[in-house]
Order: sequence, then C-alpha cells, then structure tokens
Amino acid sequence: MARKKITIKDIAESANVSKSTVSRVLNNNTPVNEEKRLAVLEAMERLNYKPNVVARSLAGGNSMTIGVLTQNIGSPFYDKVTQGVIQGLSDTDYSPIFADGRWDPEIETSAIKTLIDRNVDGLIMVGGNLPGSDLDSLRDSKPMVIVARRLPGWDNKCISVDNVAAAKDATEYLINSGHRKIAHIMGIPEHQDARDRYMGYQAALRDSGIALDEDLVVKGNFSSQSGVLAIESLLMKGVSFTGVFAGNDEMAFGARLAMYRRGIRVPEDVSIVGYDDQPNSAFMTPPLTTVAQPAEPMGEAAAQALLAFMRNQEFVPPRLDTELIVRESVHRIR
Amino acid sequence: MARKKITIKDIAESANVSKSTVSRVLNNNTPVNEEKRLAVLEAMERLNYKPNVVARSLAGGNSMTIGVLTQNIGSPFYDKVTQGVIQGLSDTDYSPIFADGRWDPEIETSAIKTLIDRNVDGLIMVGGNLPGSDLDSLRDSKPMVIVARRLPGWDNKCISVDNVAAAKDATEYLINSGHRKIAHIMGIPEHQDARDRYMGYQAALRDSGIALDEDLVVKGNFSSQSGVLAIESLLMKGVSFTGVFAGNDEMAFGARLAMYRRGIRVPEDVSIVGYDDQPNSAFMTPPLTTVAQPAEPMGEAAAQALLAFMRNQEFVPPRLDTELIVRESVHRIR
DNA sequence: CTGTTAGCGCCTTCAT
DNA sequence: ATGAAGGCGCTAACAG
Repeated sequence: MARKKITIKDIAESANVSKSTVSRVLNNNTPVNEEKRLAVLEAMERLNYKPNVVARSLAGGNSMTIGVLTQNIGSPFYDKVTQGVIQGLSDTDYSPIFADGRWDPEIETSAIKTLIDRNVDGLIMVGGNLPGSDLDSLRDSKPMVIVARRLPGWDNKCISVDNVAAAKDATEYLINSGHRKIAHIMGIPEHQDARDRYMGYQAALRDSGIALDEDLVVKGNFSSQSGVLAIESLLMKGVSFTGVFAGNDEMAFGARLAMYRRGIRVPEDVSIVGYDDQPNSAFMTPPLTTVAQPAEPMGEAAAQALLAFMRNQEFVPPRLDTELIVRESVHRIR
Repeated sequence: MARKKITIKDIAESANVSKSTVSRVLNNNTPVNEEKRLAVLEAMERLNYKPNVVARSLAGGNSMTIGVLTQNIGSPFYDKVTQGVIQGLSDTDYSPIFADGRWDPEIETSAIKTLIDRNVDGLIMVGGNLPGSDLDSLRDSKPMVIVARRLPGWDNKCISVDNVAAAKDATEYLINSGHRKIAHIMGIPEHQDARDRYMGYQAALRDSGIALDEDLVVKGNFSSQSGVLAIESLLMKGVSFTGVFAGNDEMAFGARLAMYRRGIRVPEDVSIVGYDDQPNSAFMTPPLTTVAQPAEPMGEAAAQALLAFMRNQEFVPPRLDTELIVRESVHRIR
C-alpha cells in the first residue's frame, strides 16, 4: 500500500534525469539514451510507479477513454461482442465508457453525442441501426470502428463475419439432411445481418435447385416472441415444412416453443437450425443446431483495430470464422 | 459544433468575474453574490459551457465517474443488474466505468484497485466473492454500495432481495403441488445467495413436516453443466424424486437436459423450478417455473443509493420483491 | 538526445 | 464575498 503517491517527479529524481525524459520513456515515442532508459525503468519498477491517467489526459489532450456504443436489446450475441471489446481494451491504458443505443437510430445518435461530449478518444460501435450516411459525417472527426455490422464504404473499419456464407451452410445442412420444405424466420429486414442470412438461405436453395417459396419466409424481429408468431402464422396459413432456419437462436427458441404448444415434435416432425449459438442453445430440448459466431474475438479485434488505427499502425484482423454447431435439433429424413 | 473549447476562463471574462468565482458557482459550495451568480450562470448557458471533467478531476475535485465492479461470468442476472446501474446513472452527471471481477476474489481486488486508480468518486459492486473483511477496509475510503449480495455489517449499503423467502416460496409451490421428494441443486456454497436459497428450501420442508434428506441435495456451481451433473449424480445414486428446485435457471436448464437424455419426462415424471427467470426460461420445453428477481430495479436502486450517500442524503430503497413465475414445468401430483 | 519552460482546465488556500 | 496565485501530474514545444 503505497501511502504516498509517487509521481513522475519522484522517479525523475530517483533516476537522475528530468521529468521530460521520464515522460519520454513512458510514452516511448522519442529516442532516449539506453542507459537512462533502463535507469528510469528500474526506478519505476522499484518505486512501483503508476502513471496518473487523469493528469496524462489533461496534458495530452486525450482522455484515454474509448466510447463504446452498445445495443442492450436483442440477442445476447451483442453482449458478448461488448465483452470482447472490454477484453481487448483491458490490457491497454484505455478504459471503455459505454452508452446504450437500444437499436434505435435516434437514441444511438444521442448516445454518440454523449460519448463525444465525454471527450472519448475513439469510438467502437457494436451493431446498431444508424444509417450509414449519419456515420459518414462522424468518420473523420473521431477514429472509429464498427463491430458485428457491415457497412458499405467502411470495409476496412468493419469487423464482422460472412453472414451469407454461414447462413448458406446452415441451410445446406438441412438440405443435405433430406429437407426440401424449409422455412426461414427472418430478423429485422432493416438489419443487414438479417438480409445477409436470408440471402444465404436463398443461395443454398438455389444451388440445390430448390425453388424459393415466399410463403415459407416469415419476417420476425430477432425476439423469441417473434419466433412463436412466425410459426403460428406458418401453421395458420397451412404451409407445410419439415425444417426451419431461424435468423437467430432467440427466434429458434420461440419457434420451438410454438411447436411444443402445438404438439409438433422436434426434430421428429420438424427440424430447427438457429444462428448465434447462444449459451443456452446447447441446453434446449432438444439441443439446438446453430451457427456459432466468434463474438468475443470480434469484439477484441475491434478494440485492437481501433487502437492500431489511432496510432496509425497497420492492423491485420485475425481470421473470424463461423462454425455450424450440429446438435440434435435436426433430423435426417427420407 | 463549438469549434473552440470554451473554458472557465472564457465564461469568467464574459461574466466579468474571476475564474475562482466561476468555480464557486460551479461547485456551489461557497456563498456567492446572487447577481454574479446569475451572470455566471447566464454566461455558461450562452456560451454552452461544459466543465472539463478531466481537469476537474486532476485538480483534486471529483472525477464524475463511478466505478462499477461487474461479474461477467455466471448467470445473466448480474448483467441485468449492471444494466440497471447504468440506467440509474444515466440521468445524472456521473458516468459509470466498469471493471470485471469474474467472481474471483483476486481479480476483484485488482479490478477495484484499477477503479480507484481511475479516481472514481464512488463504487458499486455487483455481486462478487470478495470476503467482507477485504471490503471493510475500503468502506470509508470511498463511498460504496453492494448490489445483489448481502454482507454482514453492511446492511444499509446492500441492495438485495430476500433469497431465503423466495426460495421457500418456490419450494412450497412444489410441496403444495403434491411433491414430497424434492431435490435441490445448490449453487456455489461460498456464495451467500446459494446458501440462502438452500436455507429457504430447508425451511419449506421443515414447515411442511418433511424431513430433510441430504441425499437429495447436490452441490452445483450455478452453471448449466453443473445442473446436468447434478441430475446424473442423483440418478447414479439411485435416489428417487419427483421435483427439483434448482439454485438458478442455468442449473435448471442443465437438469432438464440431463432428463431429456435419460428419457425422463418433464413435468410428467419430474417437475422443475428454477431461480432468476432469465429471458429464455419462458421458452424452454416446457417453460420453466422460476423465481423472478427485480434485477434492473435493484441496479437502479443501487445507483440512487450511492448518489444519495455521496451527497449525504437520505435514501429509502424501493420495495424490491421477488415473484414466483408459474409455468408448465411443474406437475400437480396425487 | 535531453533539460527547461509553459501550460492543460480547474480547485483551493490566502489575503483582501 | 472575491481575486490572485499556486499547484494537481504530465506532455509538448523549444533550445541546446
């Protein structure tokens, strides 16, 4: 327990150099004589020196905080991405500060303003619905990256996975299991992810020579409840199907519940595939086949990308692959 | 878009007073001539002045941030509490900054240190495993409150619900449904919540004149996986039971999965009750009967309590009631 | 390469 | 009640 706060001055004296030199080795941005360097480092170590973030911030103009726009509504996937961001920032001098966009463009706008007012040094947007045009204006005022969302014209600043390919894989798995009448519960159509997954679904059908049946496609909103409704509406319309590919696990849960209520057996009567592999999916009855996205790695990559960007460094994002997790919710037929 | 940053100096000049005076009206802690007061306020308004949090913090004032120690592992319940905290702080001048304790005393300690280094004005601990003794030392160095955990000697600084009573209710529901052989899957025994719920379970049995059978009590760790194991171990030992009260929903999910694998029907053969009412519980097959805790209100209350505490104000916490959510996972027998 | 000199924006004695 | 002056801990020119 260091009773007295030791400052840059203390270590400067202790190492027989000026405060500036200490500052220099601290920021490691200006050549410093190797001997002094070591001396300083040694002193810092010995005195257990911890730079004062606040002072540093005041002097240097940056707040050492990076703003994170989160989306607290919707699938837990975004929570994990946010966790990844926190993780990616945890060993740096930066602290994240959060604001919740709730998937609402208006709220997002004001949340971003709050963040900027707080003088953040950079911005990470986790998902979000804000039109790209609104973001374009901000793009050069603050360093920023976007996770879990792909935006036209932002390619090098978006960290996300190939939703189309993953959805195609998932759908093909159903097809390969013998299913032909496959329904799709789509997420919010305004949402690029939802559209991408729908496209993947279509691509899979096309490649297998199965005609797209619009009646089998139902719009949801990524909530469990909408999954229930989707199945009810399908049943209501009397469309028949043996497989369902849901735009996310939440809707898959809802779908499964709806079937439970109707006495439709899963997977004997209908097979289900979800998307997101949220933690509970493995514990559903039956366990859900789903697409796993590397949520936390995505968040981490975003944090790293932003830091690199702020330092004008190059950053090569790690491979971010999705994986189809096969579990009992799919039945092989025929 | 204020191009140039306006500082205390600007408004001082604009209001024909000294910076000190401005500072005084800002902090509202020293008598100031009413006229000047107004003039200053007016200038601040007109110039759209926003105090620089960082400078203020450096100068020894407060950082306008409150540290939140979160627990990112474990049930989503704690996430919701954290959301509540964010919510409770959202309309104040304070911003939360987070650190993750991961339910690990060591990590918690260092996380708290990080927070304090950041010069937070107050601390909110969401859950946590840190021994009370460690906290006692901090208690008068920083204003702090604890949510979702009850600690001896901290009564007026803990925001939580009555776990014992809620667990008793839940167990009694099973008893009233005709169950006599009721198993309990306990959470981490080091965790007060786990112990409280176990106590509630015992109390219910006692009140109904049912002898406690130690064989029916299995230790878990709040994870789904441990729920699976718990049931397997029960089955292995050949203990028979018709009801299960799990220490949280996660473990209830695991229990349900284990039964699915064994071909045990729920609720026809065995009834299950969980705790936490996490979002997916309603979408289980069958939907899970569980205890709902007002997670977000708890977080909000904590934030408000802390603020009141920092201002030396009185704070009466709102009523924080749990509720047993009855769903299909319980079967009436006999 | 390195020490010196100024601040960053605000708070806080200390006189007045 | 209020101005002036001195710092909080650190960074950033500016001369050497």
